Amino acid sequence: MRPVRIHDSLTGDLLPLEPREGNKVGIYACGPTVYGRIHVGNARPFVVFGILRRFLEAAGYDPKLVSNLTDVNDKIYAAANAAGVGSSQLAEEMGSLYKADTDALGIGRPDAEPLATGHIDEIITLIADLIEGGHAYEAEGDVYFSVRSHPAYGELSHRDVDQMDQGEGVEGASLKRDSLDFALWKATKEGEDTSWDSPWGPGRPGWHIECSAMAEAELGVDFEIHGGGSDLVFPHHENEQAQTAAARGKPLARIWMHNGMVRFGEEKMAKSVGNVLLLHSAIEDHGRDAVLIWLLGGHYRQPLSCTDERFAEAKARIQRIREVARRIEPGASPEGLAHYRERFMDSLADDFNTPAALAELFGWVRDANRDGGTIGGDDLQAMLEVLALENLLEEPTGDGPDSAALDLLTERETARQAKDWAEADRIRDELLSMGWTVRDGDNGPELVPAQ
RNA sequence: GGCGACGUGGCCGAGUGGCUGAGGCAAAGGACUGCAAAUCCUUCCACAUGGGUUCGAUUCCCAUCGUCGCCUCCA
Repeated sequence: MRPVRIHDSLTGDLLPLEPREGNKVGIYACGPTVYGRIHVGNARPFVVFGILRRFLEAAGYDPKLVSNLTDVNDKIYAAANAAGVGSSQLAEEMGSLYKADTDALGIGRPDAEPLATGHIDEIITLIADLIEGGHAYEAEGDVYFSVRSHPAYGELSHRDVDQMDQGEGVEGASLKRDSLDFALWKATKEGEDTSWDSPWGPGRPGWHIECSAMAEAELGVDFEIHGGGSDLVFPHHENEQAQTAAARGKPLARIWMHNGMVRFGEEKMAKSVGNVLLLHSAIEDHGRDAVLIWLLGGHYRQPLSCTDERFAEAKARIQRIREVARRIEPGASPEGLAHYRERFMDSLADDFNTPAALAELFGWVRDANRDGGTIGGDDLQAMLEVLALENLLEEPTGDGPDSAALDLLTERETARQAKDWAEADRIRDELLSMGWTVRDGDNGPELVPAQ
């Protein structure tokens, strides 16, 4: 196993990845609430943790990536009511679209994708344990977590409980004993068409407790990496951490890993702001390769801008890899290039530095081009596989040149031999209008799809 | 207001207490080519501002300015 360090939001330090058992690494990455189609900002954690999983595998670990779907909460009720459909029906539809949209990224699926509604029993048990331990209380069918019963509260998001805004909303008398408390279980209210029986009456789980319960069910507690967007640090992850620590006496996870936000213009991309680029649109417009390399082109903790310029650049980078792929043959790569592959892995092992890893990959490409001729592709293949871009080495899909194009190419060669440059160039233009660029190499002319 | 992050060459984006300066995109020049394309080489050589620590700071500390995130649902 290659030593790996990852930045931990709780301590603020780079922490070594230390599996509880053998080489097993449990990763829980918060997935979406399924009430609409996801945008490229939502896709970032899917890609970050999906590629992290691939890297850990290549580094000798045995990762298990768990990414939940929140399929019951206020947003879903609101969206379903607005659309005039049942909330569970909407959640199911959007869950399917989420899977289709992320499938199109082509990086594989998480090892487990639990549904909140599939873990109601575990959630109820966890809440009951919290009540029994004095960390939660029931109030008219709701159950709340008692923040002040857990002194460590605030440790993850580095907030002082006593400095937290005490201003309570004015809408009605709260059932909370303390305004800091948050809901674990919510009694069924008007307009909610799904509910589950519980010791506290019919209702449904709060958002934060879902993740604590599902993570524990899939990975146990004190697992290796808990991830998600940086906007989840507070209150979502703070609450998860508090719930599990209070109920189990152990931290939920060893490393808290948070990705930065995707920005659209100068703002965070968010449905609530309305400045979103939907993932499926981005893939349709720019191709999954470009979307992927764009997402990997910045360090996961930094904000990432979403603009046409960035996608154009991403496409150019993809094209550069496609070009070198023409000269790749299966088999071992030259010894002299091995250090790029090694440093590629080192970069990822050092807080998952994908831009630095890409720099090594492109260093390999440059050197490979410099040598000329064909070159063994093992190194490049290995690096691209980690990034889920190994498809770039494959023959381009789609039809090759048809016989008309090949005939023109032959005609052009004849003209060239006769030094009839005007005719040769005319044919080249004609081929271009048919979608083919002519390249005259040492081994004769070649037709490649025009860009 | 509180907490946190960031400000690097035309653009994007890593990184490091000194031997100066990843990688990509773009541009210009050169090589190759009949001319191109692709590729290679070269050039354009930066670290927000002001202090401080240091033999030495872009890298550490403080302040200022600017930007962003969280503090409410949020990937």
